[in-house]
Amino acid sequence: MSRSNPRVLNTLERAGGFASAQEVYRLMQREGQSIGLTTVYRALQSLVNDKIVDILRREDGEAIYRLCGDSHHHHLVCKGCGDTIEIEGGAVEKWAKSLAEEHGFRDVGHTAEIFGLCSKC
Amino acid sequence: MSRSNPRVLNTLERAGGFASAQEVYRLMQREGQSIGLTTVYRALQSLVNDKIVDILRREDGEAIYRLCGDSHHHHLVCKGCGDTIEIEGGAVEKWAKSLAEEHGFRDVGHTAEIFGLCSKC
DNA sequence: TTTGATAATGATAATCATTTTCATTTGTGA
DNA sequence: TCACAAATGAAAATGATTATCATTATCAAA
Repeated sequence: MSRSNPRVLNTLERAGGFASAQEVYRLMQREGQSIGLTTVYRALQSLVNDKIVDILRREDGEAIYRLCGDSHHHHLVCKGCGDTIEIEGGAVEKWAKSLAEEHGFRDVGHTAEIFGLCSKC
Repeated sequence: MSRSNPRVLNTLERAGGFASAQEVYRLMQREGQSIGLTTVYRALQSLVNDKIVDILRREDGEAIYRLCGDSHHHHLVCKGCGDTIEIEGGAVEKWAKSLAEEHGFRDVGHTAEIFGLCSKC
């Protein structure tokens, strides 16, 4: 029962591999594709199950879906102006991996974001 | 206009310094304290502004408030059974600090969570 | 003490993402 | 063609959060 609707996956790809369910839905609507919001949610959930996309959270709690295989990176976010800088997370990758192993976890992912005030704010 | 209601702060402390707004509210209700949900949200928001608490997100997107000054730690969460292990994040602290400095950020915080399947799941 | 301005409170309604329900449609094999 | 399971999507339900707005508490000045 793979509900990984290819049109949804395709839209997520074209959205830069990083979008919320609502955004994917609105984008497909705008393009004239006929699809229901429910199906978008189901397709994304299915893609998550199949480990084709990751799920993260925006600051306001909205879920955003990230295509796996996208170059994995983290964010440095300014609490003042909202500016976001993509950063590498080498140290974090190693940290997450070694700790997970240490506790016998498998199939491991992680999130890591840094926030503060940028020099302008 | 400090709305940092001391009863809310006190309740958050007694909840282990780590709870959602709804939980703080329910706890106060159960204890017979008379308070409105709105006030709980406002008080927590105010505490965030005053940098007395941090705000993070549960996996389901619900906001949880963490008392600053609590011994800072991270979580290793099992996606299967929800089990959570508190872990040290030395490597992450350094990573966050050095990257923030590098980009001229100040007043810096961070989140980092690891999730996977524990040995039982 | 009375008055008045201002801030705090909380019940209620509105918002918004997400999930559930359920009837309908589609695909597929017999 | 028929039957049946899977997929779809409209509409309603859910649940956290936020906005409204009338009421109440505070407190300084008259």
